[in-house]
Amino acid sequence: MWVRDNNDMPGHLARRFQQIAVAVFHAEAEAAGYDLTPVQYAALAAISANPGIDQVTLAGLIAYDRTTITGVVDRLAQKGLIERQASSRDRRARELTITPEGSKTLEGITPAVEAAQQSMVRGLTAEETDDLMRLLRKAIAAGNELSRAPLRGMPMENDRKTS
Amino acid sequence: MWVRDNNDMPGHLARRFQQIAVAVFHAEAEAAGYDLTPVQYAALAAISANPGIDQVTLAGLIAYDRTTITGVVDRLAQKGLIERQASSRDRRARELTITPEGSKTLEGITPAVEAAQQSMVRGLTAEETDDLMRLLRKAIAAGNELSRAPLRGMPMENDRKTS
DNA sequence: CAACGCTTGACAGTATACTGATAATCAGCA
DNA sequence: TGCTGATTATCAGTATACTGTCAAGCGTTG
Repeated sequence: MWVRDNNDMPGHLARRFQQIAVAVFHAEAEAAGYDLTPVQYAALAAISANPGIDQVTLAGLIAYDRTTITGVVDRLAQKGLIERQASSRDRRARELTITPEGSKTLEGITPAVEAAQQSMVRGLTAEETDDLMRLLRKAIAAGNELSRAPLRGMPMENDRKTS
Repeated sequence: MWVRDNNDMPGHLARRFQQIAVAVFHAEAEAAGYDLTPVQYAALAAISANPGIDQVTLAGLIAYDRTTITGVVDRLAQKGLIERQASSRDRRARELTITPEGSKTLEGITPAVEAAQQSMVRGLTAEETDDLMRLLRKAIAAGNELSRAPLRGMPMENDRKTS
């Protein structure tokens, strides 16, 4: 029976590339003296850029599942990097804000994150890296709605007030 | 503080693309009436192509961690798709073989797997898909040793005997 | 042969991801 | 106002992945 070789399967290559990306991130972060996962870093950065954001909106910004974000936020809060407090406007929602220590961590780990992004494409030229990112963005855009955790932009401020 | 946009981060794009790839696989497999994960499929196919393979070699063939493969093999065996029996030559090793039902499943699910591979790059032309796979292969080759579960080829038969 | 290092498989513990369900709450509408 | 449907956060359960550790078995070497 004929089967496509693993190396011709986009799915296998996707898994493999992600596997390496995570390993590289961990290595760089640890070398810099930080104990943050790639997932936690993305969440922390998004909270820093959007103070008071609720969990569902945060999940949409970085394309996490809403059940996954619960654990990620838990761990960030436990490390003292963020704070979670009930919203006054909507008692269901928790407003997330970064703490001073969170800001310090975010700033300190940024060079390591940058190094990781470059390390995971070490085999490619700058031009090839641009091509790869362009193709990935295009494929992802076409498949965005296929996963349970699609990427969502920030809702317009006007929408919140008006609607 | 400046931070790279998510869409410029290879790591974020890698995670996102893999997320979509897994979702597409599940959707196609379920639509075809099968309950196999992408990881289980790859393991089953590799066992089918290499009867009597041990778990460590199998893990190397598909780039899984050796602790991850334990659970995958457990679930495949529990579903009756493979068999695990002690090796006569090396009592540490378990020889893995596919069962008739496993072969039937593998054959039956193949069209769905093929459909999934095409669906996850639905936004790209055939040429772009080739480019994407080429770039991924190149990046992966350069980073292969960076993860705990690098890809390993089958050991040469001669090596086993001679060594 | 006996001691050593290495390999194979497995386990505990942690961290994503997802499915499906639920309580609490909100918002629109009869 | 009271009902209904949607939304927010959470939980239970399953499946990757990885860290670190361990017992059993293998092979080489002194």
